[in-house]
Amino acid sequence: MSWTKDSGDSGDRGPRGYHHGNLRETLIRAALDLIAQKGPAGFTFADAARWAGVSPAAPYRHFRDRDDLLANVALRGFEQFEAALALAWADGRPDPFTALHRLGKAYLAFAHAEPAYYSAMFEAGIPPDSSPELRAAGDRAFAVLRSAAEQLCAQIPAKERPPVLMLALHIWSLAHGVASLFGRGDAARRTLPMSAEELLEAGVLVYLRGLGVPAGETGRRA
Amino acid sequence: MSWTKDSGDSGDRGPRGYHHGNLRETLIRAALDLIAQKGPAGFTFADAARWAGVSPAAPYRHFRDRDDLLANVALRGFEQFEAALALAWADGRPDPFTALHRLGKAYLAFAHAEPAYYSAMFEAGIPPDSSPELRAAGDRAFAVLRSAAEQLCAQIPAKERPPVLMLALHIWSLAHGVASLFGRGDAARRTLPMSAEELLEAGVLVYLRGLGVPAGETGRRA
DNA sequence: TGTACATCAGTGAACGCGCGTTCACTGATGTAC
DNA sequence: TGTACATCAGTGAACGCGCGTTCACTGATGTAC
Repeated sequence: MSWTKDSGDSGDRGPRGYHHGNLRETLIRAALDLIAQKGPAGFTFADAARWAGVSPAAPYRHFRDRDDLLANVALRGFEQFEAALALAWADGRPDPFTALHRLGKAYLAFAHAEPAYYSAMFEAGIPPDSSPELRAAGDRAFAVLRSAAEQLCAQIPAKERPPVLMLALHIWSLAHGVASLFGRGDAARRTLPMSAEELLEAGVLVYLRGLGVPAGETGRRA
Repeated sequence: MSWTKDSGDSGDRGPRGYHHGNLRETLIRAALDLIAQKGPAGFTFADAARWAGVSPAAPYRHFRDRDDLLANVALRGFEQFEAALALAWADGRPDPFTALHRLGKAYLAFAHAEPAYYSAMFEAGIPPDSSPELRAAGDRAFAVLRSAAEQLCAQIPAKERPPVLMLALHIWSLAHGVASLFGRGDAARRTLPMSAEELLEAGVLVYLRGLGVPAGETGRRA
């Protein structure tokens, strides 16, 4: 059967006969693929069905409508994003600065490698609290940044210590700004005389210095 | 004539008779209005015509297609953005710090007051160099940030002075990050325990301190 | 182990709708003389 | 100042198309006994 065909990565469409067996998954992949090709606006419910090799009515067994599908793509995106960030942060080992460095790179790598996820998460116009699950998944991803901010804060003498939340939001904003202006993997990327990674890395270093984070430890990455 | 009028948003459709007289303008306003309501994906060429009170064929006299119209909206957006930023920056008077403070507020104010422009400019998926005019307009807007960065750099002792471009890009990234995550005027905004202005302001201050900008002058805004 | 039945996850045909686009047209405006 | 003509900027009808959605249906799977 033809839906075995492949997008480069799966085998997860291995159905036999009448039942697809994994249509929900496949539709999410379809949406990703189509978003990557044409932007979040550029795919339709019918498109996704066609991509999955299934009748146009089939998706309704799994998603209420196009927005529901999109929201699920975003949800999935946040989960993967969280996993990638958590892996990179690794609880701040061996030290918070090395770990933060990895975290920043992981942030940009995700935006670059998965522009479809990234734009579903942040640019498709899905309100972050359109569903509790979506909101929760977004919060969990942010929690990784927040716990990084906590450990960083702990390096700063108590009396000069800034609010953790503020630090986390600044890092998120900077990373998001760099990612969405210069780091995306699609045509809307602006070009630069340096890499997005370098830009973000340098920005974070300056910012941390401004915060009074002991400079010594960060030296080795200069 | 009534269509001369601007953003208050209604009286500008006052054609008399057969010729509309200002259809190009009106279609751009229509697009803005519709984007504001339903996002950049949520409007159609026919919609815009209807909004303008004109037959569905009329827009073709002014724009090749929907994307052409969108690109013109973005172009217009960059022009207004540049004007707003330049006004706020005011050549760095009375001093670069005060002016930078105003610049940041103006950036966010624009994103908040004109989410439709902002998303056409940065999120609609129009490649920045889809036309030379668009690219040029974007560059002119960025030039304001860049000249702010220049004056800021001049405050720093020559031997520690960072590259101007880098400084400008950091400020842009941070501002864009804050604006698009927390500062937009529509439903996709994430809520915060502080204002977007405060967040950006604080971030820029920390960043400048990290750069070694003489701290004294910035004190009065703390 | 076999059979009956409920449920799940698809089909495929059909529909109404609005979109993008084209066409020949026409009313209004500007310009030459 | 008046008239003829060219050009501009709209009309409105028409078209083919693909989308979203619904419906009664049916093949496959799981479960009770």
